Amino acid sequence: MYSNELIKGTLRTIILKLLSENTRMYGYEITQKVKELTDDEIQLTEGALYPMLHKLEAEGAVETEQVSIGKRVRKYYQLTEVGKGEATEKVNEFLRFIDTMKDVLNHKNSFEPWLS
Amino acid sequence: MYSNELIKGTLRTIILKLLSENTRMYGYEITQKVKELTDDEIQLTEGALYPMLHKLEAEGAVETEQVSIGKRVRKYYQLTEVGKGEATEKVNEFLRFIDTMKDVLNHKNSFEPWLS
DNA sequence: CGTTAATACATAAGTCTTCTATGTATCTTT
DNA sequence: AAAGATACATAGAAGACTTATGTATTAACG
Repeated sequence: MYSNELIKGTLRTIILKLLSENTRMYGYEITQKVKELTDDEIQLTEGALYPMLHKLEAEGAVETEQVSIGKRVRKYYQLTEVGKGEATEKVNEFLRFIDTMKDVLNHKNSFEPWLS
Repeated sequence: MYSNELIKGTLRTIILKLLSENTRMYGYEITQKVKELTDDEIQLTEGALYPMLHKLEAEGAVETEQVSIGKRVRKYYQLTEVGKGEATEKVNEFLRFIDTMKDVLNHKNSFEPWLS
């Protein structure tokens, strides 16, 4: 697992990306898919996930559909057209961001032997 | 510029990395270096930077030295041995993290034509 | 058959990080 | 002379996430 602060700010991007690859997903399914894709290194907490899903719905990025599975109700989320646009945007922004960060983290600052 | 939430959680890593490449740096210099390295795409705010520098000092990751430049006092920061260790750790963790994120963001989920 | 683990949703309170705004002061450029 | 850059600092507010808690169903295990 990564330290928490690293994952911050990526939740929305992760959700939008997964929903853009699947016609519809429900909350718990998203947590499991992320666990699987990241080999248990990123585990979304429910306290973060559900509020974000509700927020995306309020913003009109996703639409929901409730499906009864036996006596349980499962809430499926799928992207709206707006959400699809945002998904592409967010993913591209993040990929650009990691390139920028690599410029910082891989950069060897000028070697200045005359200073030592 | 990137949306703010993306940059969150990277401040500590950025500072530690820059300090690991330079024997010493002062706050304002760090902001300028980051601007330069990222082609203005990441601009550290002072309200985040200075508290973080003070925190790193309190934790013993950096030591400070005040230098008078004319009538102005400039505060230089440099890594302690502890800080050097943390710098390496944090940078490696972040590089690993972006590989993990790529697994999520570049992943094509299984194509399931039988569902449509 | 009863308990534990997994599935599945949800929210409230608290924490931590960062942003915005503000303040002070010096130095440089126009 | 004024504006912009250099250089530090902190307080209050905002926002995202964590931890904790709650409810309920279903599956698995001993």
